[in-house]
Amino acid sequence: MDFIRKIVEEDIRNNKNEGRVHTRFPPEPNGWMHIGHAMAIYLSYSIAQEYSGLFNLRFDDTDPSKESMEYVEAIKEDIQWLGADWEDRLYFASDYFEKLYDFAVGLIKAGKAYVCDLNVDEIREQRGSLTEPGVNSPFRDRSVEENLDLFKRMREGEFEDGSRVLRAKVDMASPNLLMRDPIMYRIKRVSHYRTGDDWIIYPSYDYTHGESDAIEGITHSLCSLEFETHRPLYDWFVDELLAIGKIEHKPRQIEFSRLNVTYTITSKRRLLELVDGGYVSGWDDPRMPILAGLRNRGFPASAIRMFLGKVGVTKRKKNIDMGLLEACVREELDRDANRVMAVLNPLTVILTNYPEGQEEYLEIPNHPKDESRGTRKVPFSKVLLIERDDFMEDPPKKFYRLTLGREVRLRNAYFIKCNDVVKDKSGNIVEVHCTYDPETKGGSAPDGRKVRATIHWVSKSHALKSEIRLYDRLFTREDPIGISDYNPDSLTTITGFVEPSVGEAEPGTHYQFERLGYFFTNLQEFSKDTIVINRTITLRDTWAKIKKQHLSTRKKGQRKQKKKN
RNA sequence: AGCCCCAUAGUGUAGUUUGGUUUAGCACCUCAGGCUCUGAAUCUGAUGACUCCAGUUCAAAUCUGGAUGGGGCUGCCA
Repeated sequence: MDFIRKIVEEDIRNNKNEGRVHTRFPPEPNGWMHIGHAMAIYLSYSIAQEYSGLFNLRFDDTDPSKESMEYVEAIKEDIQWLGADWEDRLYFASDYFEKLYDFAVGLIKAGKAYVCDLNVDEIREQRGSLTEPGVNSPFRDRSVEENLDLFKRMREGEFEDGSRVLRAKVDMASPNLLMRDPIMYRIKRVSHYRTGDDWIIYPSYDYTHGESDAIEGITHSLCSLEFETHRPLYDWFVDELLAIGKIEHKPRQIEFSRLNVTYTITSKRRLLELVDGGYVSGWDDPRMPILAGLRNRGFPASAIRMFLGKVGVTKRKKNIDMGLLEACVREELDRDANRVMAVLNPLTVILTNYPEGQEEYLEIPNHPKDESRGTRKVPFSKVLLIERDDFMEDPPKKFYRLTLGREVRLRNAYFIKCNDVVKDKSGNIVEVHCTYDPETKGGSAPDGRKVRATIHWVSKSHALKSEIRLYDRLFTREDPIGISDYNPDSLTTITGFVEPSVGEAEPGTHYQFERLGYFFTNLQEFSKDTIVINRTITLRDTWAKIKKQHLSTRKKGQRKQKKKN
């Protein structure tokens, strides 16, 4: 059990908050949710679930300059997709503006806040530094009446943007810079996407966040480590407001470390460069570490949840293997994806002893480990397509697949034996001629003879031509900086041939293309007539490893040879 | 430089609160092998860690102090 759950359990045991558990996720609607946010969302949601508590979604929309309703809708969709449910508790900090204003007035009356006429630069100068204390603002000791009057006039629009702010009167000598009379309100003549032009002063994050939590009765306010230094300020506001009776509940902020994944960046600025530079099709490109991107790629939400569960919750800096996320995706899809056959890089196979013009429909199980998923009919005929990689004229030692004179199995069909290779003028193999053994229908020989390999196939005349988008990792480096580490091979679009049953699928269907990987019918572009399919992820490929090892040992051998010479 | 946070195999994490029951557990990765109508899945096995120093104690990954290493903090962003 992680440290946050331990705190929650102890609070329940002590009957703190009357034993209630209430969490929230507080995004600012100014950008796309990424895999890191998924952790925050799912942690808060699942803790509420586990302890029979409640989970709120609250948009922290206190800076109108970059927020919009489009982001609100997109974020809601992402959270829903992830499986976190806020039920009817959708809130906006902007709904609390009037209340927050009233709280601020209370703080002024209590002598805990003042209007400061210093400009941005002056405030920065007077804040001091990491080692030196700040100096008090000359406006720090204004009378309550003057502060009240000025604050009211700030709201009414009497002053220019940036000319005055409301500050909390905390401690200009605090070693925590955030406690040096932080800004509570600034004047900003910008229309808000929800409150329009009702306000020209907007509350800051530090002032808004804990108060919104208190208003909603949040018990455990979970956030990432960068807010750790904000906690004393969070507590200060809550305590002062508690003292003057403006609120009656004290939430507790707890910080955990952010999620970083190898081969990935979540920096908005750097991701934007990829979008702007046309390296990806948009923020929701299937290669992006953005939730909408992962969804388009075909990563199941359940895999992301599993991943999050395995990663855990601590305060240590994390750097998690992309391989772990990929392993989760494979695990979920292995269980959930129906199997079909598709050929991505075709080579024509002619069954010389199969009757011309004949076709038959083979009944093939949709999932080898799950009979309840039923079967489908797959057409078989004289002319087939197999994967070009599955035939080698001059095979290396451990290559078990088709080659001249060798017998292999066509998956769920017949044994075939290769007798002949047909080449064009430049020596490229254009087709291979095989004979099939009618006795081996279904895939096994009555005489008990074995084959070493099984390869997949489609019937050439029945197969559906389709656009296949082969996605790979966005970056070439484990710790990418940005555009300079862009993987040019992260997307390859090819024409592939899929068995006819795929044409009947809905957009957003997961498949395993046997021996190739997990694929996903494109959510936006797939239809019966234009088949567009994303490769979500390849299968684990031990053969590729063997090949690599061979290559490297051969190179080493060559080097040794050279040395001898 | 001041303040705050963190420290277990390649990676992530359990164990630390309440010291012994741990030859430090699990997962991913890696390697070897078994099985196989997917070179997939699955199964078996292997390699591999308590940052350091000092103290307390019969006993320290666990408690104390210090050091070292890593991270955060000087927006009228969140």
